[in-house]
Amino acid sequence: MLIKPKGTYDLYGLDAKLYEYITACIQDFMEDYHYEFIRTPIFEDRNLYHRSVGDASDMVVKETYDFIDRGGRNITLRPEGTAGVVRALIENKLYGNRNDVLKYYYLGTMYRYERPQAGRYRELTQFGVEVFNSDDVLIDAEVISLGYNLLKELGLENFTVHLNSLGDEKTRENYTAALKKYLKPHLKDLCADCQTRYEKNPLRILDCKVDKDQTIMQNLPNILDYLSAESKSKFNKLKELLTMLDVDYEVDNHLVRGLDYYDYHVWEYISDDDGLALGAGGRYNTLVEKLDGPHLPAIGFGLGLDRIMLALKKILPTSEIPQNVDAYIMCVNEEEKIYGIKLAQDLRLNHVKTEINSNNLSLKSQFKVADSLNSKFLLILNSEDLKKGLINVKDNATKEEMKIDENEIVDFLISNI
RNA sequence: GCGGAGUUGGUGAAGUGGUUAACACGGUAGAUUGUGGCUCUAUUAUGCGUGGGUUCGACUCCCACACUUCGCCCCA
Repeated sequence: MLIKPKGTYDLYGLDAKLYEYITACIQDFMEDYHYEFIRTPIFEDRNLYHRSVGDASDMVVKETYDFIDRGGRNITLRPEGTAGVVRALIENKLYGNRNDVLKYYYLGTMYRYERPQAGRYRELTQFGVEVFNSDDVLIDAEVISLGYNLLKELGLENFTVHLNSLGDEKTRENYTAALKKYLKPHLKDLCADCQTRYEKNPLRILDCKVDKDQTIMQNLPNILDYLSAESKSKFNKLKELLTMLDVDYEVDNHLVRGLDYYDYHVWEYISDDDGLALGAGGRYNTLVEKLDGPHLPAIGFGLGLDRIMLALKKILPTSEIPQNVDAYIMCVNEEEKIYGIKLAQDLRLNHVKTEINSNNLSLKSQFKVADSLNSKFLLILNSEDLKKGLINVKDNATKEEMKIDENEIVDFLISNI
């Protein structure tokens, strides 16, 4: 038997309904915030990710789906959304009017070659927001609260925004140096992973789960002490704004992000139940330049839709989402069926949600199907009545039966559903 | 890439080295000769993740692989 590739999933039934609900909700929500939808390719030139996400990140080094196409091009299936949007911004010169603050959102699948777990797939679905051309802290507050409010709007309650500031490049250099200096004498007490991180990516030692309870870790230098006066005042302003916007946040000076391009404010939406990140983001004021664009400050975040679905399923009532139609057309012989399929089309084109027997079922079975669909009306076709231009209609709530003229059936149903 | 647990019909699942793989839900047909939802009856896995091996005989024991799941790494 053929089976789906590891780490992928099929969406159907209740899960598909949930997905439809989430995407519809997102579209409405983003319209109110006046963000534009942007769609970029699912595969891009491999270099895009090496230059944006960074060669130090495992995501690029060993988790991408890479292939060489028939024309010899080095292609990578996108592992995240930001790089593609930035590339599109630069290539299409969307920044043409330098006064515009550009606000985009995307929704689509990403690909990472990693070990699947619950809510974590090789083909994952992400929603994300990117805003360009404003370094105003008001935008930071808008973007962070947007994600917060969207998660609330979707029905999630138990999550918190974890917030930190990484400052500019200089700040991080200074801080990294201080961190290494502090840790050097304690190196042998850290876990094996952290000893590697010490050389490769020292900042990531901050969110190590193994060593976090050690006293060395409690007394680490605080990155917030290394911020410039300007960064510090921006961070304070941001916190004030978030409080005013009723965003439930907490400062977490151990929060660092795995992707190279982040600077200044970074944050994660963390589920209180399992500590999993539902989404995360940050400012990236230098990425556009690094990818050969103009100097354009930017900020954005991504939400993991798979994890959101998982969290939503836990809190949503487990009862089945009821199927329902307005009318079910019952027919047995050939003449009734042919009449039925035309009637079904007329009703459907008039927005009457209609289903029809199309499977040689006995009349008894058709009643069962109509019940399982919670059909409001049963249209029980029979050849004798059809000859007189009449349709036998049964109101499935009152069980009342009536004969309606075929010329009036559409109007009758429209006014009674 | 590393470690733990699992994989039996459409679904939830029980089970034993030896002829017909329990039970329940769901499906189909009939009792009800074109008006159902209750009840009753019949029927519903030539197969127990895939491929090897041990054995007279394996769904049951052994090995490998695949997939699922939990954790690590990493990340949303």
